[in-house]
Amino acid sequence: MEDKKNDSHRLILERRKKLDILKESGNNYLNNFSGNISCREIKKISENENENVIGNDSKKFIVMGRMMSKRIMGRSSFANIKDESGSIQFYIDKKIFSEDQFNIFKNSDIGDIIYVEGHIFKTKTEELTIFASDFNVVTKSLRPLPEKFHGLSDQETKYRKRYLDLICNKDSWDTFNDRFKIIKSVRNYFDNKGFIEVETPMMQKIPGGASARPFVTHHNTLDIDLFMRIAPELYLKRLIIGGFEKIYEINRNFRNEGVSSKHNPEFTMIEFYQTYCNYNDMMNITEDLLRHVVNDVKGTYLINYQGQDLDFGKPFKRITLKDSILDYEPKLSKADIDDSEKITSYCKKENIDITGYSSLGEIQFAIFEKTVEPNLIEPTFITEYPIEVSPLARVNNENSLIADRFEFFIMGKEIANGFSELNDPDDQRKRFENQAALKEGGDDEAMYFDDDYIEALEYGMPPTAGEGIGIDRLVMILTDSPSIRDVLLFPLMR
RNA sequence: GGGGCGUUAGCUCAGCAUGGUAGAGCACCGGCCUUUUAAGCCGAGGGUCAUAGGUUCAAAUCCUAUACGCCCCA
Repeated sequence: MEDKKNDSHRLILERRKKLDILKESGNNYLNNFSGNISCREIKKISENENENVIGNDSKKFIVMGRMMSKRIMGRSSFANIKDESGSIQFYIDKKIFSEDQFNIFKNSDIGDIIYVEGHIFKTKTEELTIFASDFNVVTKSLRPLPEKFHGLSDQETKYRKRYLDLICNKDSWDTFNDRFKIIKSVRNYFDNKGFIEVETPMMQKIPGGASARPFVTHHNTLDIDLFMRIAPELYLKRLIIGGFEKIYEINRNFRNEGVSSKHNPEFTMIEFYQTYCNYNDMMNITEDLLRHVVNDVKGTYLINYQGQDLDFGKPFKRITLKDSILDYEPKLSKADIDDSEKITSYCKKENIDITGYSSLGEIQFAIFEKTVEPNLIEPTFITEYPIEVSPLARVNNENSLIADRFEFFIMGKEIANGFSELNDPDDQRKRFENQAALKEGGDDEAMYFDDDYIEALEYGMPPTAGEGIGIDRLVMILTDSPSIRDVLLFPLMR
């Protein structure tokens, strides 16, 4: 840390000297300038012939932004200014500047926040350029930016100093721009369908709604431990009991688990619930929603992710969990899958870890995760999940071993999970008891028993279906990002 | 948890197999330059080679450990 400061000392000192010069003339950290147009708007206006701005020195513009390049050639100088909308070149003619004015430009550095005033012209090479009649440095940049051509490419620095990544790398800028467009598009979709956006607690006394290890925190004056939520699910369903019929929440969840290119301890999910619906309706909504978002943000249904073409225009595949295993594992027959001896020995042979799993459903799910999940490339719904791995989902009417539930995959990544909600309080109580027993047995991802939630269910929850969609993973797919860290502005770093 | 790769100037990277006084481009500083755009030309400065040990007459380079990161596997 100390060394790093010394290394750049010389470059920083150089810039500090220039800041001192600005200060002497009263020009330090100015706050009385503002622009009257963006770089993009200048280009747009210039294309409109009726505006007659090119070469018209009576039409002056003021642009504020960061200086990104500088080319001094004796009397003539060119430089670029960048704002949120884009960048534009400006030209400075030493002869029309006073000596003081020109010195300010000469002493300016790439990275400085500047003010440029002037009219528009085109250079020999037809580049739209501001002919500067005035220039000032409003905020001195004391540290040199990464190199202009290669930019910032060190992954670690990109994640730790995202502001530099955003300044230097257009791709990163576009990715985050897309991220926020995607979230807005998702919101619009649900708002337009009459859903209400709600908020539920981030800090919970009993963490619920998912199988995961929570983070623990502490409230000082109450002197109680609280958990950061792993899911909002149980609170959202309390709201359904309270009378809301269509709700959604887009917010952060926190799971105390490993960090990888698919996992960050805090991540963003949307959960949505609609009464008098079942899991089939949720699949239809998912398909419609994703088609809407993809087209809204990308302007097409065809996406390429890491070299793989994905078509969101086609109907999404729907297949049961057992059938998917048969599809991808020729070594297992239909009869084998329901034969606990046969699949147990299969798991041993294939190195699938099933320690602690006692039920057929858990083992089937483990096989699915290992042999099928990575192969689900095109958007695919998997249905008919074992009841044992679905403690909050309604049991199927025809088959008490499976839940009215689905998960949704793209490129081998789990994107969404939805089901008809379990609204039978007695059944839910049994499921919680099973989970609590697993927890006793050492499964620290098993759910806590939530008595208060059972009580809420006892007042009667209308038949409801709900779903959660992992926003970060969806953004990864739509922005062609290989790592979740590429779609989180500030991913967790050690 | 296991394996592989990486860490050299502010940034992007060479140098390391075969040990012998630390390199380039950009940026920065000085000079020249009236339409440049990775501007150009001339000159100058800039380094605890991630950290700590070890081997050696001699280590950026070989060995060991640690830290941080990236990828793959569980």
